[in-house]
Amino acid sequence: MKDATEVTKSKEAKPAVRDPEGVRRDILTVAMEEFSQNGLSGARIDEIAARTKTSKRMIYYYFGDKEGLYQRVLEEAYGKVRGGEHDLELDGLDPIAALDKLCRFTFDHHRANPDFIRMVMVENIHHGRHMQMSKTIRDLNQPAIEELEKVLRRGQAGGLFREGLTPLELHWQISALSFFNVSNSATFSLIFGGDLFTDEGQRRLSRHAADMVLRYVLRPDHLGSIPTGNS
Amino acid sequence: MKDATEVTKSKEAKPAVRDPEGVRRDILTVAMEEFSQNGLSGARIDEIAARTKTSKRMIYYYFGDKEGLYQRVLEEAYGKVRGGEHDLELDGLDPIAALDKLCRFTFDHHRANPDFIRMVMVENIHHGRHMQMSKTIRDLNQPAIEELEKVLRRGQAGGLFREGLTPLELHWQISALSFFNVSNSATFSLIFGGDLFTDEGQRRLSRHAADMVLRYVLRPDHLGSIPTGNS
DNA sequence: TGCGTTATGTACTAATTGGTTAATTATGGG
DNA sequence: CCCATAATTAACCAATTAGTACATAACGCA
Repeated sequence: MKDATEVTKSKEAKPAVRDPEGVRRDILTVAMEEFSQNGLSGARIDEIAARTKTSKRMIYYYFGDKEGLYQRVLEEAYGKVRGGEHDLELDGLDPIAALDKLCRFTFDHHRANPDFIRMVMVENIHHGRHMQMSKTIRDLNQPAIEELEKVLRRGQAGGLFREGLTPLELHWQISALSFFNVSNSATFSLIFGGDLFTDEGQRRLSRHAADMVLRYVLRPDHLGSIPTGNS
Repeated sequence: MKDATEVTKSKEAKPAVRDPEGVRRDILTVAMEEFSQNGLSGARIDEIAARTKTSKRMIYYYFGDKEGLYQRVLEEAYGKVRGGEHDLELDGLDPIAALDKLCRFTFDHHRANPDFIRMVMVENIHHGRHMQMSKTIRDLNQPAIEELEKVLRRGQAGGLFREGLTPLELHWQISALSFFNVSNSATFSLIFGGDLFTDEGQRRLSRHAADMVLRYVLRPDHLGSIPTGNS
């Protein structure tokens, strides 16, 4: 059972006896789990080291100190969930369908990446102190706004969407619904029961979140065009 | 400057030389700041003790251990923000105005209590592990749902609101918008700039959040009745 | 006024934990 | 084949930090 996960047999790329990049990735992967699970101060370097194929010394060799590792993990987290929006090819869809698709994608994508969500939660607890420098992260989120802006413009040009809407605020709203769903599921379900977090409940929430955004955006005379959600 | 905050002069209730309840409250207050600022594992008992008028020994005397203190602080946080909804006297308003008021209240209330928000964030990082027992917390949130349910029923009875809406889901949506606004302000403003978090930006968000909920709830033929928001 | 109980101050400890020192081995270029 | 450099190992350390032992002082009640 233990040998099943060994990479010994792979001779395709790495010599196995020394594999710096593999070690780096190994550390990052384990560290992401540890940090997202326990926070910055809750995470234990020894624990990370133990669950790695390598040793504690290597962590410091590659990442300097705990904060350095945390920062790289944070960047990694943002990087892992980037893009996606662009692959949706929203341009091919009518604005309503496009916005609907974008909302559902965002909702589901957040849901599929709880580790990322937790890293962002942790970082917010720290007032975003470790993000101030990394320009990388800033750049990664720009596409989301741009896609949204294009859809919005098209919808407004076609007389479907209301005027006076801004992409940033809309992104904020979509993010709020999608993020909260994951970030607060523990306390929310403890207080109100877990009905909203079953598969069926989540499907409903996803549909209704998109529904909410569309009803917010659409001109009243086009409310009839809202997708049913059973697609 | 230091004497200004002393309670020495008050002879109304407590003897000042020994004041168990005051000491308890002092500890809880400081601990709330420390925990909400640094999380459970990031918080330092010594730091809490130092910023208290009393000593570390007292913390253990009254709260047993770190987790015990954290748990009491968490309960305290929920208790401090409870109620409120009931004082809004929504029954006296028409359903649309009532829902609008409830949304804005929730939004502003969250915004006014960042320490509470942060405690909930921290607790979610810990998967709500420390909340499982305290029935108190569960009870505190029931009123919010009940108020919402009453408004919803009235709106539906009057043919203003759509059918098929549930109070719980609506509460989830309102909470999501209100909570995210505070919880993620650090990372969000670092990525997208602080425009949404100026006084003016927050007024707009509050208005638009309520707007969003109303547009979601209202039957299309009543969308004209949405409050302007300049009340 | 005496006395059990509650509250508090001082000093200490045991364990955890982030980080390091120094020696060793592989690697790849000349 | 040699050697500078990158990668890795193993043992070690100093500081932090949650938690305690013990003595003692105030309280309130009889």
